[in-house]
Amino acid sequence: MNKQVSTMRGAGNGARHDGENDFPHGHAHGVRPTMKDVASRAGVALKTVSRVVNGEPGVTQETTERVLGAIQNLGFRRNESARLLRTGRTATLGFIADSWADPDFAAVYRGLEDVVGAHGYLLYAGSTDSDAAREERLTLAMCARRVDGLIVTPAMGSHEYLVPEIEAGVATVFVMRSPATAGGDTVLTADAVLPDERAGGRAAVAHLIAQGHRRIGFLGDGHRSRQLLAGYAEAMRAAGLTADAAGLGLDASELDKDRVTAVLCADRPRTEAVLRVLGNSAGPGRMAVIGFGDFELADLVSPGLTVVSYDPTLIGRTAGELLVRRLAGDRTPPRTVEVPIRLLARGSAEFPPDGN
Amino acid sequence: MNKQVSTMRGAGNGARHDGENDFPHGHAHGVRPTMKDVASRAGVALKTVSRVVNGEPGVTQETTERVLGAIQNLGFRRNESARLLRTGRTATLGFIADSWADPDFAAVYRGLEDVVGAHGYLLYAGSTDSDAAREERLTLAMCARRVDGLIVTPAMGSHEYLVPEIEAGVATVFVMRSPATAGGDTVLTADAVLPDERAGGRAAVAHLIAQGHRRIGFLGDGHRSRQLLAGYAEAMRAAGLTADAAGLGLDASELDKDRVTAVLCADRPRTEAVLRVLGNSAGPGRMAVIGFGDFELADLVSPGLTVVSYDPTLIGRTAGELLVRRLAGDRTPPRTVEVPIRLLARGSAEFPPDGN
DNA sequence: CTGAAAGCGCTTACAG
DNA sequence: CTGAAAGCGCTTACAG
Repeated sequence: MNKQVSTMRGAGNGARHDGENDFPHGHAHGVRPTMKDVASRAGVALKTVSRVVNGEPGVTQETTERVLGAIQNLGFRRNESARLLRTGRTATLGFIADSWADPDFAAVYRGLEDVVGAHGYLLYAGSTDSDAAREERLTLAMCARRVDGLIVTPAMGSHEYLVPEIEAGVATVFVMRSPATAGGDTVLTADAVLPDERAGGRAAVAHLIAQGHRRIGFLGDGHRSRQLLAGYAEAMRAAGLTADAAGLGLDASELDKDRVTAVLCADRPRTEAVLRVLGNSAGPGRMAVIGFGDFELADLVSPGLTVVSYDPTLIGRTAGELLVRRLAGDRTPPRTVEVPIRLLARGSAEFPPDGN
Repeated sequence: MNKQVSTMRGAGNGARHDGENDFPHGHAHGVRPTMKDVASRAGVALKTVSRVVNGEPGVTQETTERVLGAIQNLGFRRNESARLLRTGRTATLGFIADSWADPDFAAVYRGLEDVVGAHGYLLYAGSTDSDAAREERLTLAMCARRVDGLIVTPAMGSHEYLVPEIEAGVATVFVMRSPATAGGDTVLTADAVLPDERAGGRAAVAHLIAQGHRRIGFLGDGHRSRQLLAGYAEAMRAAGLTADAAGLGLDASELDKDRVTAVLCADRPRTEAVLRVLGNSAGPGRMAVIGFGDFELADLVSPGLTVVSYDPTLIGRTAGELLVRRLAGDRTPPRTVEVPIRLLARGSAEFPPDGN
C-alpha cells in the first residue's frame, strides 16, 4: 500500500508533510471536506478529483488510487447541491398535496416516489389543507429552490401564479382534480391525471337503478364534483328518472327529510358522515350508500356500502411518468389522463329499496 | 414614472438603449433572469440588486424603484438554492418514513410540516418500506443535498452509516421507534420521539385484567415491540399472572388454538388480521382485542375493540421542535421524548370473559 | 494524462 | 449611498 508517496503540492498553505492528518479540521463537528481539500490531500488538481468522482476516463490507476485514498481518509462526500447549481438543474420535484389526513395523498406520493426515485429525483412535499394562499406560498417556495417539476393538487382558486413558472420551464402536472374544477379562471396548459369521476357517477347510479332504486340523492359540492354529478345526471336521464326531485345536494344531517332510498356521496368525509348517521339507531334507517373513494377497513365497516374505487397510487405513478418524460424533452401537447374506476361492495350486504 | 432615465451601463454587451426588452431572452421557455440581468437592466451593480432584494438599508428610493421595476419587468425571482450555497445551509430537512400506506407517517409528516414550515424549512420526504438498504440510500441522497437536519424512522438494521453525517453536523432525530429497538448495534447519540409503548402495554393489560381476563395473548415481534411486551409482562406480573402461559407471540391464524380470552396486538396489521379472523363466523368467536395504534373509522368497525392510542401528529410536532432548537444552536445532551398514550374503546362493546 | 481558468447565481467582506 | 472582487463547491470548456 504505497499511497502518499509522491510530493504533496499543497494548494493553499504550501507543501505539507504530515501524511496522516492533512485536512486541518479533521472530522470536526459541522465541517465538511470539499473537493479542494481532497485535491490538496492527494496532491492533485481539483479537476482530477472531479474526474475520479465522476468516473471520467483518462486518469492513471495510481492517481485514481491516491485520490480515492484521500476521499476515504477525509470522509469526503460530494455536495450535490453545488454540482447541480453548476449543471442548471436540481433533480428535485415538488409535490403539493391537499392534506395528509386523506390517505389518498399518501398513496399518490407512494406512486410518485416509486417512479421518479428510479430516475434520480428527490421529492419536496407539502400540504395545503385546500387553502389557496398556502398552496401558492408553498409552490413558489419550491420554485424558488428551482425544482425541475411540480405535481400539484389544485386547491380552489386561481392558479395564475403558476404561469410564469411554467413558462420558465417548470414541468407541471396536476393530480386528483383539474385546476378548472378547482375554480380556476385561467386556462393552464399543463398535464393532469385524475380519476374518471364522470364514469364513476354513471356506474354508481346505474348500479343503484338496477337494484330498483328510483329516488337517489347526491351529497356533494356541485361545482367541485361536477364531473361526478354529470355522471349521476347522465345515468338518471338514461333511465328516464329526474335527478332534481331526488335530493340533489342533500346534507348528511337531513337524510331523512327526503324520501331517497339511496345516496351517492361525492367524497370520503361525506360518506363517513352518512355512515355515522345511518349507524345511529335514531336515524333514518336503512339506505343504500355509494361513496366516491375507497377507504381503509371499508370491508369491516357496518353498515355496509359500495364504493367507487380508483387507484391513487396509479395516479401518482402516471403523473410521475408524465413528468419524467417531459423532463426528458417531451414537447407534445398537454394531456389529461383519467384513470379508471370500479364499483366495489364493502362491509355488510347492500339494501335494495324494498327489502327483497 | 421616470424609470429607465439614467444611462444603462450594460454589464456584458456594452450599453443598450432599447428600454422595453433589454433582457435578451424575454420570457423564453426555460430561461430565468438572474440578478446580473436585473442589474444591467436597472443600470446598477449586482450588489445593489442584492441589497434591494434583501431589504438591506442604504439604497436611495429612486435606485430602489429602478431595481424593483427591472425585477418586475423581467419576472425575476431569486434562486434560493444559489443563495443557500453561499450561505452554507440549505434550509431543508429530510423525512424518512416507513411506508405511506401507514397513516401514522402521514400524520407525523403533518406535525413536522406545521412546525418546521413556520421556521422557513422545506421538507424532502421518502419512504423505505422498512428496508434498511432503501433507508440508507435515501438518507444519504438527502445528506448529499446537504439537508440541515433529518427525521428518521429507523428500519431494522444498523445505522452506522449515519455517524459521519451526524458528526458532520446533520441534526438528526429518530421518530416512532428508537434505533436500538430497530436492532442497531450502534449507540447513536441522537434525539428520539416515540410513543410510550411500555405504558401502553401496561395500561392495556391492566384494563383487561380489571375486566376479568386471565389468559391474555400477545401478538407481535418480541424484539421490535419489546417495550410494549415489557409493559405487558409488568402488568401480568403485578396481577400475579404468568405471561408465558398465555400465548406469547401468538399468530392471528392460530388464535383458537390457545385458550386466551383476550389479545394485545403490537401493530395495526396484526390488529386488523385479528379483527378479520374474529369477524369470520367459522373463527374462534368472541374475544377482547386491544390494538396498539388507532385507526381511521375504528369507531365504525365490527367487532369492537380497544385501542392504545397515541398522537402521531404530536410526535411530528415534537420532533420538529427538537430539530429547530438543535439547528438554532442547542447543544444539550440528546433526549428521548415519549409521548403519552391512552386507551380508547372503539366500535361495538367489549367482551368480558364470562359474558356478564 | 493532468491542470489553470472561468462560471453556475448568489452573498460576504471590503473600498470608495 | 454604491460597487468591484472574491468565494460558496462544484463543472465546463480549453490548454498543455
